[in-house]
Amino acid sequence: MPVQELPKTYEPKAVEDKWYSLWEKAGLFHADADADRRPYCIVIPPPNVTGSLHMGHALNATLQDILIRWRRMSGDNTLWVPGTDHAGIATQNVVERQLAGQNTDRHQLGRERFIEKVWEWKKEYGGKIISQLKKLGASCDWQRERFTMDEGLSRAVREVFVRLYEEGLIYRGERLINWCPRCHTALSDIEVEHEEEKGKLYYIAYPLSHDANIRLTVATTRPETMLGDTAVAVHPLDPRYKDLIGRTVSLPLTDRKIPIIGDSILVDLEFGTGAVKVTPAHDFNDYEAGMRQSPPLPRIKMLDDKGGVLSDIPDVHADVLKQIAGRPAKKARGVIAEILHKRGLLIKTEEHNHSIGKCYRCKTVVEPYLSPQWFVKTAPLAQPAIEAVEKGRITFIPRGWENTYFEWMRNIKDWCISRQIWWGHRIPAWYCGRCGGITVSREDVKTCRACGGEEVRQETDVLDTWFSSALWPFSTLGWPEKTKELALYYPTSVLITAFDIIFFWVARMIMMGLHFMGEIPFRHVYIHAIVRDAEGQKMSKSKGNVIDPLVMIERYGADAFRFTLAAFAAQGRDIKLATERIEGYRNFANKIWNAGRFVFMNIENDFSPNSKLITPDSSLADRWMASRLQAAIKDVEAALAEYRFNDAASSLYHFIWHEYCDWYLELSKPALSLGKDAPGRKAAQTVLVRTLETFLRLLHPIMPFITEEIWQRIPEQARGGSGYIMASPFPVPDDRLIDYDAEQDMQMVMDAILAIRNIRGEMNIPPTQHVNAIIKVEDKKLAEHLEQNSGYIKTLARAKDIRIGTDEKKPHASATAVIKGAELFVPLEGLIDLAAERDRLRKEIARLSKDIEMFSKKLSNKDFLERAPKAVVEKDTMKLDELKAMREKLERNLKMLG
RNA sequence: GGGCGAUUAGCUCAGUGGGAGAGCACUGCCUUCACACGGCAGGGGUCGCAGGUUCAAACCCUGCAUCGCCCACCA
Repeated sequence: MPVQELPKTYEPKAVEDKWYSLWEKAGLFHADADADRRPYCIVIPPPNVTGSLHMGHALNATLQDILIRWRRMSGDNTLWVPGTDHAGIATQNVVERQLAGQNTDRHQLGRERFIEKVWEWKKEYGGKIISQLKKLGASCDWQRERFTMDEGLSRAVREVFVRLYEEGLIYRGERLINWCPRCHTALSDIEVEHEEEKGKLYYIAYPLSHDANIRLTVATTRPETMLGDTAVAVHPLDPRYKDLIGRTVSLPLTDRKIPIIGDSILVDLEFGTGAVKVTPAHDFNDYEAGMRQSPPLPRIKMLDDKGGVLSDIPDVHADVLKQIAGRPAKKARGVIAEILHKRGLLIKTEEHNHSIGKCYRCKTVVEPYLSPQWFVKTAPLAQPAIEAVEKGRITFIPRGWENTYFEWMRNIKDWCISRQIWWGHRIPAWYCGRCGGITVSREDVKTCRACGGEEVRQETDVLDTWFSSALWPFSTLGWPEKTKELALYYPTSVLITAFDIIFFWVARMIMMGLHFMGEIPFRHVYIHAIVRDAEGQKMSKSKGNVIDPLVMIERYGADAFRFTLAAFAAQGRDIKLATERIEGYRNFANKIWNAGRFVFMNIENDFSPNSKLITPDSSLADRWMASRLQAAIKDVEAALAEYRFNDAASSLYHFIWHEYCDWYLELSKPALSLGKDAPGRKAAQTVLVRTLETFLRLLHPIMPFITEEIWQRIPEQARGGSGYIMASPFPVPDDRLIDYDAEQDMQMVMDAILAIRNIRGEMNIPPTQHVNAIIKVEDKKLAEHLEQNSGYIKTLARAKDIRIGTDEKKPHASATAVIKGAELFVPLEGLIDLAAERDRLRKEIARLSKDIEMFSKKLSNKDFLERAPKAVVEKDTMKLDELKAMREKLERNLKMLG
């Protein structure tokens, strides 16, 4: 397309899909495990198959893609392993809802048929998030895409389970666990979210067995659970009650006599009445207290697995049971309170806030529930995992998260890994119907290992979803097979994730990786923020505040969206995303696009640049630009190496917009308008096109699409090849091009230009109106230098005539500016309103006086002069002199204006 | 109860001991031949509050306030 026909605004939609499919077809995402280059590997935190791309995924994937693209261009053998998680409970819930819509449920279908249904669902909808990642530009190796329930990973899961079992690190036992009555399954501790809720504290009288006139008052938030009480606890040192220890109370509404026990851990002397009802089957603290007694307290279950009151609780009066059997606990609470009230046993109630545990998947209130479950014994696994971080073999970025990690790991509890659902890795354990023995095996078994009996039935529970995710860094690379991928890419280079799954996932990967691979799973853990909306609210469908990444990509382009996320990555915890910000970076993309158009308009289609970026024909501006480019390369490289994504983004933004576009494109115009064969023109064209080409490569990791689109339009000779920018080398700074003299000289010219522009702006001189300028310089060398480059000043400051010399005089009625080593005058007569200018000067002088006073004070401080570093004192002294000089000049100015 | 983080311009946020910054928004001038998704210039801040350390504090220390998050068994 001829340059003239390139649209004036960049249109992302027209190019993004095109380049993505070309890259993919060219195999640029695929890693070659045989290649002999430094490996660099990231495994994606596998999104749930049920998920669709939200802001968190977008940020997460963008940061990974930036690193992967950067390392790939830098020559590493990069592998980014993608995949999805089967998300046990979440996925089962989704499919169950679907079934409900068809007026059926999983029990009608049966286990096998239901699992088939889930697989069908996965086949139809599970790929959604993958295609969305592609929209974002993610350069994952799709040929290596994995799923936590695919064949290889399932084998890894069984291998790990069996080995841990054989090592005694997995055990089965009846314990009090968190139970979601709605999902109908056990949950691990961290799958329970606690929320503060308003409730009531009920004071209930328990009559002593030997004398019903003496009543012990207990306080509870859950009076209904008294039906499962098997003791009342008091503090052993409590003078009010200590003599009662060993006696019994008659539990109201039942025929049960329960002991009064002493327990200093359970009972807080300050709280309530100092007497606590103990319900070991329905409360974690009570369970522990029960275990502390010898013999342990009996556990009486009073709720079923749906959270309803049992109809056959031992000892409970039939008339009471009749009123509450089968009703949910919360309903039963009111009924029991009412009955107690009628019988005069409810002393009082108080308002009371307490935290309630809820299922992290469905927000249903969880119940402590006594049931047989499988557990991982975590303490022996945690120890090496703690050491790996302590000794710095694994580093968290930012470092502060290591404390969070240590805190949890040092207090880790055994991990309940069994779930009473159907979708997931079924636990590879078989129970013998004859001898009751358990056979745990890698292969399905037909006979009991203990007695040889053939009545074996496999455990119906499946494993916690996070069990398989814990193996992700090595299972995706082929473990337990000894694959070349595993040998090459493990340990992976970095894990990019959000803080909310440090416990769920990061910690467990470290434990499993160390245990099964004998090596850390990743060297760095980069923890990024959680994305919230502009008000700082967590995005959720119910609040209607969800910003859909795909809508943003559609509206502003994937590049602008990615750049925004990179620019926001600095925040440790939260990102409050504002769409205006994305719009700003959409404008940035457009700016780049038009810089490209400008370059193409000013070079020939077959343009071939000078072999050296800088030649004797190069101008000051050329040398300045070449030098600044090296600085930009260094900045971006350093920022990426330290995961300072926002710094990389802002360096690029500033360099491209404010140095290349604002200054260099303007500075190059005079040279470009020289004759076709002028060497100065060719030199400028060379810098123009090669700087463009270089910063496109520098920007590619963050903005892959627009950089490829523009790069492909650069003449082949100027970009050194016909391939893809994605596969071209990342820029390397060339120290020989760093030219501090040029930077300093250019700064002088820029200062002069800025000074004149400033005067024009202040005086409201319209852009079409040319001005004259007189520059009085300190020495001849400066005069020469400025004279040589006065063309820049004329063009960029719209000056018609410039006089430069050591003995120039300030003309009557002119504005003054002070620049380093020179004074600059712009005659104002005939251009502006002189009276208004006088006012302005007076204001300016007042402001300067204030600053001067401040600096003088500082510089007359003896301590400061003695103890501050010399450079600081010098700098401040110079600053003060400058300020004073400026004030003097303004004062003279004012006089001259009359 | 323990811990972590935040508090800087109207908004969203960078900035960890020596000149208060960016983007957006705002004001003025300009459709000048890359770009009005633009150019040039400008206004705007007691860096949450109070102490302390220091020659020097947005930055270090102490306390407080407000907001947010995480962990924990207060019935």
